[in-house]
Amino acid sequence: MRGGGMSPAEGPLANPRVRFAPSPTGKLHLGSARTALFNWLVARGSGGSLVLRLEDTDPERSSEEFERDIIDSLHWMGLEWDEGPDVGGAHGPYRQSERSDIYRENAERLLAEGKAYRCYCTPGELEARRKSVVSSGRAWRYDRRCLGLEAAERERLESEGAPSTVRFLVPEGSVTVEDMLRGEVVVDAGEIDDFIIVRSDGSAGFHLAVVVDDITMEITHVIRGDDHLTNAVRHVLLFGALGATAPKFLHHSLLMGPDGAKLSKRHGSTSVSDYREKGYLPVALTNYLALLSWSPGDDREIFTLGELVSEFGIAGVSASKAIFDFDKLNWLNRQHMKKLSSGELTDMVAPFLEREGRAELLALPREKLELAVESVRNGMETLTDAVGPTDIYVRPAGSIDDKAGAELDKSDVLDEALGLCIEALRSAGGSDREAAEGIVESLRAAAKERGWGAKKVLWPFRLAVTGLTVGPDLVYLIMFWGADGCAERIEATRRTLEARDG
RNA sequence: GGCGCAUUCGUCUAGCCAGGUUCAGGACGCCGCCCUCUCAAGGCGGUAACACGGGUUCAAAUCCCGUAUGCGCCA
Repeated sequence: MRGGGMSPAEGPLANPRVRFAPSPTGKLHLGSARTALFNWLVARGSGGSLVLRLEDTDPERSSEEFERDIIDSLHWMGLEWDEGPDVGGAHGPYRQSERSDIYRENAERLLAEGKAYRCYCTPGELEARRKSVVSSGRAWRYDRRCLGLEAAERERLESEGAPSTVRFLVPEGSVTVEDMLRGEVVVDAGEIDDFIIVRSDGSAGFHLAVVVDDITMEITHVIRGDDHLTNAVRHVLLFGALGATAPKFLHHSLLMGPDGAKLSKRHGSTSVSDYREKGYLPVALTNYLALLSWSPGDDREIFTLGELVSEFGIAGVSASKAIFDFDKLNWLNRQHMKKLSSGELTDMVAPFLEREGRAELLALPREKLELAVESVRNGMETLTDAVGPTDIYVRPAGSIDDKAGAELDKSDVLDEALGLCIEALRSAGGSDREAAEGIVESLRAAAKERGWGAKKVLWPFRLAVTGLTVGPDLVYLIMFWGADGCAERIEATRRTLEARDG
């Protein structure tokens, strides 16, 4: 591990309760997915619990559609939780929109104990005062004008129905955030102004809601993005004011785009569901997300979700930023696809064939379909990559594309070469691997006998059987169509050529 | 602007906490070679980094201080 948090207290966590708290204001973002993964790994790796909490206090931007996407995406990744809006639990409700009473009670308690106060300053007044302070070259912090309000003045404002917010009275002294990654982060409370904990419409502010939720949900470890590190200072203050012990924190680094800026839409696809649709394996995505900012300490890089659970540890987490590298994700996806059997791969590819309207392929007998998919697998980076290349198997016999036609014309021994191919195919027959390999070998031998390179025969073979210049290994072509089928296709190509020439 | 966090190859990182075994290891990418019926895959090899400046020490990527840069939060 690098950085300032060189030696924070380590050791296994004892039955931690952690939470993942997304706002359903968009599809599950890769950065959020990484946070969810970290929380899940910590919970599953130490016998703890994971709580899913939806921070849906912004009705304008929150939607059920996004809530659905978040839950579906998490499930797709293989993550589940012990408590949440969909599964219930003893600490609910798990939607912030359903918890306003709890926030109100806590705000009133802080008010009653003098740890918070009502503020009647309007946004316009605040802005004017802020401007004048800033223009005089000083740092603006709320000036506590309403803290010293006379009782009579307050009553007048109340009776006039003046809208008010509730501000937290930040105490003097220094505040310490215990971060498992960065060590102790100490900040002078004087740097923090009396932040708003209840908005003028009566709804809870972000800080109050988070802290009240974390207390009532008995969260022991808060694992979230670095962007909340300075917010944690406010949270520690609030935990104290509410008579609770602050949880341990872990603020992991943020996910950046290739240009170093926070990963966003302009870098391309940023939601988990986008990657799902592009044909990435969930295990590759979780593996990659874990690898950004985490290392097992040795050279291993390929991990299944289960392996991550047993290997993951806070000690292996890095504190510095992580740039999302699409190339490496692609590579990892390839590595995980390699581990799949033909059957498993075919099962995963099938939905994409369906989505792209490849009915003819899907109508193939299962073993043919598997063979088709197997034959193109090493050219695949994602599941969708099976779609185009497998079309070769439903091309009508005798059709020749321009490039293939030009290549056939280049051969000075075309007729003889194709004759050899047909002869070898007809005499050998069969369609299993052994037969197919035998045919290819015999053609190599035949070429050699004539003092030719193998290419003189095998290249026309490919061109004539498929009508294309690129495609799977010849052995697969023979296995798919069978030796006789290939012979027929070559004959069909010959007829096409004759018709064309004349 | 104030405060906070971060800083090892282009990218992700190992090494740093317990300074010497490292003119810094792995992976992706890129380049080359091999293999080869095509495209790939695969094998082999190569490219490339301790942000900068001080200090401590016999010795610093590793400890301390400062600067710079990036990012974040508050406004």
